[in-house]
Amino acid sequence: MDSLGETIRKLREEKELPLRTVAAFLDIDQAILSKIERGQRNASREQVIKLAEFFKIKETDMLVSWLSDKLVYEVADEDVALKALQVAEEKVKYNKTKRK
Amino acid sequence: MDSLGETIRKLREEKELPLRTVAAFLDIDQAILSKIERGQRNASREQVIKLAEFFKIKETDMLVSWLSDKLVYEVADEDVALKALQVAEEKVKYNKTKRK
DNA sequence: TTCTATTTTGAATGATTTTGTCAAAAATAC
DNA sequence: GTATTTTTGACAAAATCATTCAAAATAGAA
Repeated sequence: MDSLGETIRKLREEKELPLRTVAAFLDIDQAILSKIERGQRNASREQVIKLAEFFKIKETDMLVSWLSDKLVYEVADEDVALKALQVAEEKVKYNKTKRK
Repeated sequence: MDSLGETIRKLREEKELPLRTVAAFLDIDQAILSKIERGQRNASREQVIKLAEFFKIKETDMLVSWLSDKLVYEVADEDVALKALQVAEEKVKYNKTKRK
């Protein structure tokens, strides 16, 4: 149940790379990457895609991890978090059938 | 599968009230309420709570409707929308058990 | 149709949030 | 100890979001 940040930190440490190297590939300051890894900042969609490329992870897997993190953040400290997620699922399913 | 906006519009029209009346209760411009009802703007948490009070709807029900709308908006036009919602659910459940 | 009330729209403004840069401090490795 | 890496926070720029306001559009009544 890792967040995107935890995932990429593990990947980076496995390869024993400094923040600098990955940050350079993403074309961002290493401070930002540090914050992303530790969940203090959100990665952008483009950054997620580049991270998938860099670490050779399936792009959709990365995107799911990233999007779900954002959703968790959005419902954090709401009592109705779970219920809202379930209703949102229903709505998305419903919209899919509705859309011609 | 109504959005919050559709719900409160129906409630308001049932009672045959103008935007003005409800907007006054919420202490906002009627233009904003019009946009909220039509999904062009997001209501704030406080506005949702006042709406529940005004229409005598259970507050948590209103909050679920509102939060789930926001979630749907967040994942809109992502292919991985459903998957992300499901993973987010897992994460929320997991965090619940983890938190002492 | 005209008159009136209501609703919607969009431009302008302000506030808030996000995003990134930078340098110094802290931590870690050597 | 020094060197390297990581973290932190202050700051600025950019983007996003909320709100106000007035005019335009719509709907309903007479």
